[in-house]
Amino acid sequence: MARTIVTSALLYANGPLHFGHIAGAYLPADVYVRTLRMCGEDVLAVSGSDDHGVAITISAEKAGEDYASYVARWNGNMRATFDALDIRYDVVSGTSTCPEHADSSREFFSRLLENGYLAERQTKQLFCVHDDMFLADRYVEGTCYKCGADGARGDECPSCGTWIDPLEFKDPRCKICGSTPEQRTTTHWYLDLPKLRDEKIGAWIRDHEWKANVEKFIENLLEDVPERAITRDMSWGVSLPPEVGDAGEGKVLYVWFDAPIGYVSFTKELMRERGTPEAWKDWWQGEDTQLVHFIGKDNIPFHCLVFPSMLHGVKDGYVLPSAVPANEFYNLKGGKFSTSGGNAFDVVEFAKEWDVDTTRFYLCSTMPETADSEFSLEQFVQTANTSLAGTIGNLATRVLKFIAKNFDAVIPTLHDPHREEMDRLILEECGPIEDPAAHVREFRFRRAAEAVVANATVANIFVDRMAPWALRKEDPEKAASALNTLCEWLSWQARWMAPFMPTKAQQLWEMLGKTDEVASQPWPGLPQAGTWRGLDAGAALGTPEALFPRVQLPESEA
RNA sequence: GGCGAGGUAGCUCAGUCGGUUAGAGCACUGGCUUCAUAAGCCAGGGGUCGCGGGUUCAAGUCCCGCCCUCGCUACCA
Repeated sequence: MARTIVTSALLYANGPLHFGHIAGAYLPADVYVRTLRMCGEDVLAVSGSDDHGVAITISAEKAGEDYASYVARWNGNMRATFDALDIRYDVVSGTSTCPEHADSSREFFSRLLENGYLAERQTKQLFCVHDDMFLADRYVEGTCYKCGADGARGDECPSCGTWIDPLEFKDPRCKICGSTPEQRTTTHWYLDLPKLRDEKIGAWIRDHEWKANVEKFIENLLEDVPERAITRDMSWGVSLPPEVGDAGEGKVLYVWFDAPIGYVSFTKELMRERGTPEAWKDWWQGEDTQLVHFIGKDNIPFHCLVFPSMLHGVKDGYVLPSAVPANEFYNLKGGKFSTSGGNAFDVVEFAKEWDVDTTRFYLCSTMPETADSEFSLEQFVQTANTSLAGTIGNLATRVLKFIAKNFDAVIPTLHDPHREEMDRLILEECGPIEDPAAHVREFRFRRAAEAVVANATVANIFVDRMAPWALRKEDPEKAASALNTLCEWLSWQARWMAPFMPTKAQQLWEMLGKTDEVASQPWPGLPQAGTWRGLDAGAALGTPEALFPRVQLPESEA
C-alpha cells in the first residue's frame, strides 16, 4: 500500500506559535493526515523544532538562558499549542534533542562529500579576539559602505537593502562586545547546488507539478542558484564528521542544512522507540512513499530545491517530495502575525476561550491557500454562529430533539415504500453534495470546510421539504422514514466533520447512539442510493445537545 | 535596489484552456415556516473586476505603461 510521510515545517525554536504558523503549516497537515487515515492510508506525521542557528544563540544570550533550556522552552510551547488545538503528530522532536539527529546530519554531509557535491574553500572572516569566535553574519555591525547608514548588519543593510560583505566594513564591530574584530582565514564547505541542478534536480523540479504560488517562485530560483556554505564557525549545532580532519575543528553544520534532515532523524527516533529501528527506511527509502511537506511560502526554496537536492545527492534511495503545499501568509488587522511585534494573541488562550473545533474550522475556512488572507474576530464570530451553530449544530438538534419528543428517542423506521423517494430527494434534489476529502487531497482546505457546511444545508432543505412536524400528523410512517433518513445523514455529517472538528464530530456521533470512535470509521465519501444507509432502526439515540454554542463579539472588538 | 504577490459586491475571498446577463459565504432587504441553538427555507438588491492604452469576433482572464498595498531578499508558516 502507498505510504505517505507528512511533514510540517520545523518550527524555529525562537518564540511562540501564532495563528500564522497554525494556519500555514500545522493545521492543514493535521487535517490532511486525519483525512488520509480515515481513507485507510498509511500515514506518518512528523514535526518538531529547529533548534540551531545564530538567531537562537543571540536570543538565548539576550534572555540570559543557556541554549539548551532556551530551545527546550520553545519546543515545549510548541507541543502545548499542538495539544490545545488537537493537532497530532506521530513524533514531535527537536534537532538539538533528537538522539539520532547529529549522526543523521553528519551522514548526509559525508555522503554528499563522497559523491562530490561539497567543495572545501578557504575564506576570510571577521574574528572577535575578545569573545574568541568568528562572527557570523549578524554578529557584526558597521556603517554601510553604500548609503552611509550606521547599524548595517553583517548580511544586509536595513536602510538601503544592499547585500553586505562584512569584510568591506571600515568600522566593523562585534555585536556582542562592541570591540573591533580582525580578519582571519577559515575553511568552509559549500553545497554545489548548481551541479545538483544541472544533473537532475533541475529537470525534476521542472517536471514536477507545483501549486501555482510555488511554481513562479521556483522558476526564478532555478536560474540563479549559487553554491551555499553549509558550515559555520560556532559551537551551537551539529559538529562535522571526523573525516574532514582538523579543518572541521570548532565548526558546525549551518542550520538550514541540518534542519530538514530533522524530518528523517525524527522518523528514526520514532521507529527506534517503537522497537523497529530499521523501519524508517521503509518510509524514507520506500518506492511508493509519498512525501508531502506542509510549509509557509518563506520555506519554498529549502523544500523545493535545497532539501530535494540533498536527498538526491546522498544517492541512498531517498524519496523526493511529491507535493509541497506551501501556503501564503495569514494576516491580522492588515499586518503579518508577529509575536515580537505585538500583532498576535495567545493561541492556547484563544482556543480555550472560543472552542478548539470552532477555531480549527474557522482557520480552515480562511486558510491562505492561494494568496495571503486575513483573520478577523468579527468573521470568526459570524462563522461560529451561522455555519457551525446555525447550519450544522441546529440541524442535529432540530432532528434529534424532534425524534426524542415524538419517536421515543430511537432511530425511526424507514418504511420500504418511501425509500426511493427519500433517497432521490436527499441525494439529488436538495442541492449538490460534495466530498470534503476530494478537496483535501487537492490541498483545498477552504473548499473542503465549505463542503462540510454545504452538505448540512442539503439536509436542512430536506427537513423543510418534508416538514416532519406536519407530516407526523398526516402520515406518521412517512415522517418516520424522513427522520430515519436524516439520522443517516447526520451519521455522514459526523464522519465528514471528523478531520476538521474531531471533538464535535465525536459528540455528534455519540448523539446518534454510537459508542465507538468516529475517527476510526472508514471515510464515507459520497452517498450512493441503495448503499448509503447503515443505521439500525430502533437503536437508541444519545442525548441531543447543542453542538456549538452561539458566541458574541466582545464589546471591545465591536 | 532586486524578486514576488495582491488590487473583483459593505466584508472575506473564488474565478480552471480568454467566450453566453461576473460568482460564493457573511452582512443587508422582503417573504415562508415554527421542528430547532431568535435556528431553517425561498426570493431579492448590490460590482464601469485599481487606472490608461493595445491584441481579439470576444478580456477580470493575454500584452504594454502607470498608481496603490504587502511580502521576501536565502533562519522568523
